[in-house]
Amino acid sequence: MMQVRGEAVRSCIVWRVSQGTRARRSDAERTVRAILEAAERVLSRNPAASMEQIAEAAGVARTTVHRRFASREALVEAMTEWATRRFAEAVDAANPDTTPPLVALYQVTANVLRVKIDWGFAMSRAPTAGPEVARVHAEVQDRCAELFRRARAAGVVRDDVDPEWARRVYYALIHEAAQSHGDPDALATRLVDTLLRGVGAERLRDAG
Amino acid sequence: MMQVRGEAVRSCIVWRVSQGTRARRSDAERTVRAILEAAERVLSRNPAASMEQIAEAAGVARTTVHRRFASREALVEAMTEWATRRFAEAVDAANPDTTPPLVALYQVTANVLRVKIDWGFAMSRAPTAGPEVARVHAEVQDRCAELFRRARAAGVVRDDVDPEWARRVYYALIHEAAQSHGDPDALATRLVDTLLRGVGAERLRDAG
DNA sequence: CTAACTTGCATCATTGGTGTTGCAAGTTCT
DNA sequence: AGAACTTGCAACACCAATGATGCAAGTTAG
Repeated sequence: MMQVRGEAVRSCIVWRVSQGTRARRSDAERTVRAILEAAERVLSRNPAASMEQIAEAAGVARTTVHRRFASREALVEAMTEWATRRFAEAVDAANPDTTPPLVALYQVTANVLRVKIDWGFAMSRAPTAGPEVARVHAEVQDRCAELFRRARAAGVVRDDVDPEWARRVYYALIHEAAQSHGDPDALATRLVDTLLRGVGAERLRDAG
Repeated sequence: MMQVRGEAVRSCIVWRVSQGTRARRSDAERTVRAILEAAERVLSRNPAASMEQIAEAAGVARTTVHRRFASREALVEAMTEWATRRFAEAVDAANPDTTPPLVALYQVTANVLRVKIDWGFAMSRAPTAGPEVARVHAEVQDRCAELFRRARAAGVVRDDVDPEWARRVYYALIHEAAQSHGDPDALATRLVDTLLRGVGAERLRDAG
């Protein structure tokens, strides 16, 4: 489940179409990475930024960006796929299906935060992205739903809470926490605490 | 506090520069409103939509849009100011400073949701907007902080919760709830419940 | 009714971003 | 070292969006 393909980003201009060709040189690989990271940095600040600005942030010429990515759309798609792969890895690494629900919740949260802090823009583009990205996100969403089911069964989550709403709140909190700069583990602790206990005092009925 | 100016949107092309001119005709006023509402509708779906698409959605010619708004930037600014005014009115109407904290929280939430459901895009542009918009949002944020302070004093919110984090969670939940289509009052009820109690069961220690 | 206002349409100018190409200079891999 | 690869640079074509203007036809308000 959740297979991770070993190749680089698919939306990047295709290489090694025939087996007889030499592999891509390592410096080119580094350039691709630099462009992807620069794109994330620049676009997260200004989604309408030009290829020129992205190239400048990556420390390469604009033409180089166009050599590696056929179009602006392809670049964004590549970013999204790259981030999605790291996202899937982050979820996998937490073993959310086999670990006790509460532990899994912490682990997944911390791991995902690590990715989302660095790839916030790319991940926000997921709903607009291609079928492969959509598939992975849908799969993660299913596992998330399953995790909440187990949490409910274990008495960690209340029975009267709509699972879909719980998931949306969880995603919203992750999105919010990812805006912070700080230790992902500490952020995850506070996040899960807020998700489960809220910010209110125990007895609310007497006030108000 | 929180004065609401009676004039139409400031970013709109200026009228009545000299006192001797006749007032803007009512049909023109309706056109401006139609454009603003169309812009919200179109841009919330696609932030990169063209003036052409906005004009089409508003049922007017593209040139008419340009007659009313000097530039695309001016149009977005006008939307933001318009939404910000409704936002401020929504907060004001809830009397968050004088009503008991818990009641105020419900009222503010429901009122703000009503505005945010219709003007989600425009409100999301607030951080990028001009000083007037920034001022209003800062003022609302202050009142929100004060509300949480009172809630804490009343024993509604726990003492160990960082007020700034509480506010951010509150905003995030409003943003999430505004994506829903449904009765704002029902949404507000669920939102406040989640904010204060979370989604977890009472006794968490034994599970996990 | 009439003057003033508003709009649609056709038209044009401008601009910023996108994408391409050829070539010289530099780098990597074998 | 030498072949293959990569990059920067300069130049070019292209296009979609923006913004402006004049005019005829329709609408509003007094």
